[in-house]
Amino acid sequence: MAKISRLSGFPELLPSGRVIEQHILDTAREIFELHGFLSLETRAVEPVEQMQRDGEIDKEIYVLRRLQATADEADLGLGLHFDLTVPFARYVLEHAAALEFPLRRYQIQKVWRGERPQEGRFREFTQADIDVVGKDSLAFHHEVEMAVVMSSLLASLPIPRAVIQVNNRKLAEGFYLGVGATDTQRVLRAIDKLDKIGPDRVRVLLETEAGLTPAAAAKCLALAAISTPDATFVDQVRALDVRNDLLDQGLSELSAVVTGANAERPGSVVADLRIARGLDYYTGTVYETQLVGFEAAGSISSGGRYDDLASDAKQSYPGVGISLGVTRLVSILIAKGLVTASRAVPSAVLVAVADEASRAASELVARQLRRRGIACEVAPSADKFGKQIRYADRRAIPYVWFPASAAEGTAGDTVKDIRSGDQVDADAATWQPPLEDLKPKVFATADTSTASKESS
RNA sequence: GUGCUCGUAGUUCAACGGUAGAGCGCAGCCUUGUGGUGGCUGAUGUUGCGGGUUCGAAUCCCGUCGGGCACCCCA
Repeated sequence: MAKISRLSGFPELLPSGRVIEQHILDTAREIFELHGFLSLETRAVEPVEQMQRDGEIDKEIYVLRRLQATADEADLGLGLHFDLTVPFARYVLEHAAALEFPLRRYQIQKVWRGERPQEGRFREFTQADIDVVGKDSLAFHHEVEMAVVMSSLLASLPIPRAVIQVNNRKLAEGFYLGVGATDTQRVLRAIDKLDKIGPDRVRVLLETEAGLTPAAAAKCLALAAISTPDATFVDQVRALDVRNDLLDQGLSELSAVVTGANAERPGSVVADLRIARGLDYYTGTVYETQLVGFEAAGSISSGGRYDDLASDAKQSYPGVGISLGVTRLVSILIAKGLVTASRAVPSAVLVAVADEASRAASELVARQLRRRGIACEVAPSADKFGKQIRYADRRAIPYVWFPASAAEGTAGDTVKDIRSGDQVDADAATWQPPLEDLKPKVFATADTSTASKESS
């Protein structure tokens, strides 16, 4: 396990890890904006009752309280938000008059959940959400779009292949109703445990807690076993011989998402009828995402369609969204050694200092480089050049700049590529490093098949 | 919140109840103002914390705090 936290569940990255995280954040912003999503941020704090959409999640909310609160203000009724979707729904309702619909927004913020942390699960973590919210109605094609945008983002990152698994609440609920279930939420929660406890124990749950007949339970398990990379799941579901209008609607929606998304981004999406999602406000398409080869780490991106999350008496704002678990993804990449950063500092150049008397000359070089967008720093002390080179080497700064020195008798400046050892004459007004050296590069570690061995 | 497990140098880990050590890293020197490899030398610990048993505790016991894992739930 990578050592990334001292306070359990509140991760703090080392500089090399932060470079990786920042690359993901930058890429997310770029891809989201490329698809026309505007940026929003909501406050970190929400009224607790606003967030209580799901009974199970209540106990995970961190409550806000002043240290020296008096008795009458002891309970402010405020808590740190545990996701970005619910606060966004609140924001939409509050500012609806000033917003244009359909509203396409992305939101990258920290969220807090009071769970017991373990690998890939934190108490403080960053989510990168996109949502599209309509007024009164929201066109179905946005449910395809969410998968396409997220797939596009994941494909832009130096990470193992990711597959978005899609299911549909209407399909599942319609099917459950069709086999005689009365509490579809119970069935859903039982099915959600398939990965964890296996079909046999799920069958018991279905028959006892959800009250299904053995035949109905068997059909629900058969449904959950269906997974296809295309729309052929429809025939497999039909073969189970369950009739229900909601089911039919779900089938056509899910096949539209799978075929639509895969038409744009082949292989990005699979229909997986086992995907349930715990949150109960989803009403249509639901998404989960696994990193191929690292399925045990859990979903790195999830979301779904919701119709009633942002609604008041007069108006409803149905939406669909998907969220990238940035912190989880980064923790997997670091723990498994899947991604490497070329350097942890922004500097492309270290400007050496011959002696303290000539520091100004080195600062001038740095200014000239910075004026042209070349990140650089000046050596902290006028040590022997060997030490200054080592300073750069330790930080993987690729170039060391030696200003002309009267003491040395050198006529002009030189710059040394400390990886190759090549040292050439250079002019701070014109010298340019290769593009790939300008900024820290984040790239997939070459041999990812052996990387998993370094996981601990 | 429940259960299990682990806490020794910066780090990874040793040490039967009997003097706290090694690798890596770090610092210095060989190296003459240009590093990396190599050689030599050196520094660093309230053994998480508090109590108990014992002639003697890193080691055994109790408590506590912290880490990890599983349950729960989820990005």
